[in-house]
Amino acid sequence: MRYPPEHKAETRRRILREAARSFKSGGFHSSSIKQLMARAGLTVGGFYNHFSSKEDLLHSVLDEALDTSYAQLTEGSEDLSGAARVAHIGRRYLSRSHRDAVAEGCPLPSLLAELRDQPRRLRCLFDRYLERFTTELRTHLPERPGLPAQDTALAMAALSIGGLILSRAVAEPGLSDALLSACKKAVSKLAEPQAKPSREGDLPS
Amino acid sequence: MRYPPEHKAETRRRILREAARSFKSGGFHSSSIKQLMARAGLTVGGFYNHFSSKEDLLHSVLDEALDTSYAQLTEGSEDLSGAARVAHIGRRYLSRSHRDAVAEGCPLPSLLAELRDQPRRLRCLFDRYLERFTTELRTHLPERPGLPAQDTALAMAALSIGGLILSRAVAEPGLSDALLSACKKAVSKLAEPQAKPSREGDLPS
DNA sequence: TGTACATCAGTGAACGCGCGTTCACTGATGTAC
DNA sequence: TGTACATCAGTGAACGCGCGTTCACTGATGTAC
Repeated sequence: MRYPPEHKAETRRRILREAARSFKSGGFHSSSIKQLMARAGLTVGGFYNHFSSKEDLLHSVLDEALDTSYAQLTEGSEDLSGAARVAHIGRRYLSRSHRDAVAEGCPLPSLLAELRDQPRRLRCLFDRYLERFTTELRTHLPERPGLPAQDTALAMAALSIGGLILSRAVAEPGLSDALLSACKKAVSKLAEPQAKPSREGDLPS
Repeated sequence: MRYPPEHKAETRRRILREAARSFKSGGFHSSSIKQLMARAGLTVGGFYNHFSSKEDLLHSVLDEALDTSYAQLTEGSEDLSGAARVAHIGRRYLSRSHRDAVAEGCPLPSLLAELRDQPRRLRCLFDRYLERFTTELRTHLPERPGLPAQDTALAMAALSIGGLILSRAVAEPGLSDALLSACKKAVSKLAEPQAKPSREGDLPS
């Protein structure tokens, strides 16, 4: 069955899509190639026509999913800037729909802890993503004494990813919602223009 | 070999200790009972004298490790209160030594993502821990309009756990250190007494 | 004090199972003539 | 236009392996007499 030239590429895309869903849903180790190939309408053996190993698949999935997730994240905030833009991104990431759509959203909450034990090559992907994210975000964040915009951006990444992980792990729906809401407020607090402790005696600039 | 009555309890403690180390190092799914029993100086079969299943072990490990971690976390901050206490706890949690001592520290960065797929009984353990943590912490946090102390406490949990996960996943040591440092600053920022945006026109209370 | 016995923590082989990967094979298609 | 052939995406059985769990067994110890 020699298919037209674009056929293989389309199959690869289908495998990638199902792999991303599977990795996001159950993590890397708990996902099986056989199952994810079946979900893509294929059998195990064919997998190695497209990827050299399960790890190779993870690399491709991460590479693509981070791009996709980044695009989804910033979508609709093009016209905003400053604190409004940051708050918009935070609201999107820490939304209940993102929390509930485990298989569709950002791959990091599910994969980050497992990334720790992956080869350097894979972790570098995340480094680059994080640097891209903070570089973009910092231009919309205030420079504060003791808390530069770059640091605020890094902390916001930790706060958002951590918040999503926590909200998914918790058993009580009310606590889960409270976590999301609290993290969103904290994101806004960190993004708000120059503020100062009222007891320090500084004057507003 | 009928041992003295305290012998079994001591063996159980040894298994729990090695299980905690193993779960923290490699996560739940990637840890094997055979290996962790070997590290405790025992063989597989004996495991079921102490625990009814691997999941039962996870329950016991989490229950104990959360207590231990909480004690370690707050240790040394008894004499502090308010922002100083909160910052002290954050500095401890987000320290480089905690990041590097994967097998010894808080179990949450390694296990939280996997907790999502565990039975409710297990996730409730985390709920209770989180509630205990925030209840304790909120008494040392400022009440702010739009950001109650309880919300700040929840956000700080997300920020701290997320920050540790990120700092462990990243490939570049410099970026990892920058993450820890940024999150510590953000914790302090969130903990600092009543501050207000300078452009809102509010007066200090 | 000495001996027979019951207990039960711990052993290690065996169970069925699913994993990642390999490989000989299939057969629909594009190409060469 | 018709036919023989090469290609190669996809198949599915087989590989060795490690998993969680079970179970018949061992043997050091405390207890009963």
